[in-house]
Amino acid sequence: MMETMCTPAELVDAFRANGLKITPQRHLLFELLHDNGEHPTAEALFTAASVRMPGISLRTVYQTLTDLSAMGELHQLAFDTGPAHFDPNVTDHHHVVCDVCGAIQDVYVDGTDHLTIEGAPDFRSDALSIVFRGTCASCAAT
Amino acid sequence: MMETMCTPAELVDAFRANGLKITPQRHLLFELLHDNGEHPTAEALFTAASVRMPGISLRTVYQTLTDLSAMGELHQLAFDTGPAHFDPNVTDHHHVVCDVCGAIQDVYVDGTDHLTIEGAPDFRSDALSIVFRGTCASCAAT
DNA sequence: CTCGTCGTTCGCACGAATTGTGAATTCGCA
DNA sequence: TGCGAATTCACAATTCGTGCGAACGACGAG
Repeated sequence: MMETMCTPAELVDAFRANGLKITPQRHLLFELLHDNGEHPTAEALFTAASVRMPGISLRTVYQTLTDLSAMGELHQLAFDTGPAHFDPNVTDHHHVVCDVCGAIQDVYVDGTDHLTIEGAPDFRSDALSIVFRGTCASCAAT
Repeated sequence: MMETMCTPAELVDAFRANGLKITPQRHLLFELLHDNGEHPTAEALFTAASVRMPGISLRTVYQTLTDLSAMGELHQLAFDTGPAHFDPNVTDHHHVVCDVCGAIQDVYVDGTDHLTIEGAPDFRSDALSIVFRGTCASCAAT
């Protein structure tokens, strides 16, 4: 299985490399994000973090998520209105979103190299994000 | 040139068909949206509407945009944090977003039929949205 | 190990974007 | 024209996120 999420140790190194310090709060968040495919919101991470570290501030969660985003170790996702979702998977991938239950899932998409754009001459595309909306397997089963 | 935006007259019919009334405020917004490729925010539409109808309420703009979205005559776009953008083009298309100037442009994409999804078995995809991020022609020219 | 220096935490207040509420108004059918 | 239901709009509330600053704590130098 491909390694997709940064390990806490790697994030520690990345923070140190940027002159940032390692605090227990940050380390806890690194652990909560590691191999986390749930695309949590800041609130969700705050709730999870509060279990193991009561008193941690929502402000600190936002701060750390912002720092991780700034150094490219985390992607911030805005599918619609509502809170942002955070994705520790920084490999080249895309998302499916279930319109019924709202679940977000990482997917790998083949064929993107053959997409052709009509209507924006001379636009230099650096990145591509694809979102599939529909119904997930478990919601379709009901 | 393909007709991509609903005409005010069509929107009037759509509203009537749904039991909604036609007010001067709504009619003005229909006109402002017709053939509008600027992907305006609610605030931008409010500003534009205020020129021709001083006193119109931002609340009414939101209300009308929500109604249009609900009946599928308008798409609501959330590219990142910040205000939602509204797209009166309801044909099957996608978007390019310039990271420099923030401009949003409609594009038509070929090859989407050949995309294959790995990682979400049995997900039934109803809709697809693709966003290309990069640099637009005019920003690249600087 | 101790110290001093920044970076960090976190409560609070603020800000932006959007929605709830309800009284006054107005559309549109009869 | 008149009635009833939909609409407008000001105001307040909500949601999500950020600015600020005092107290705290990580960590390299000595």
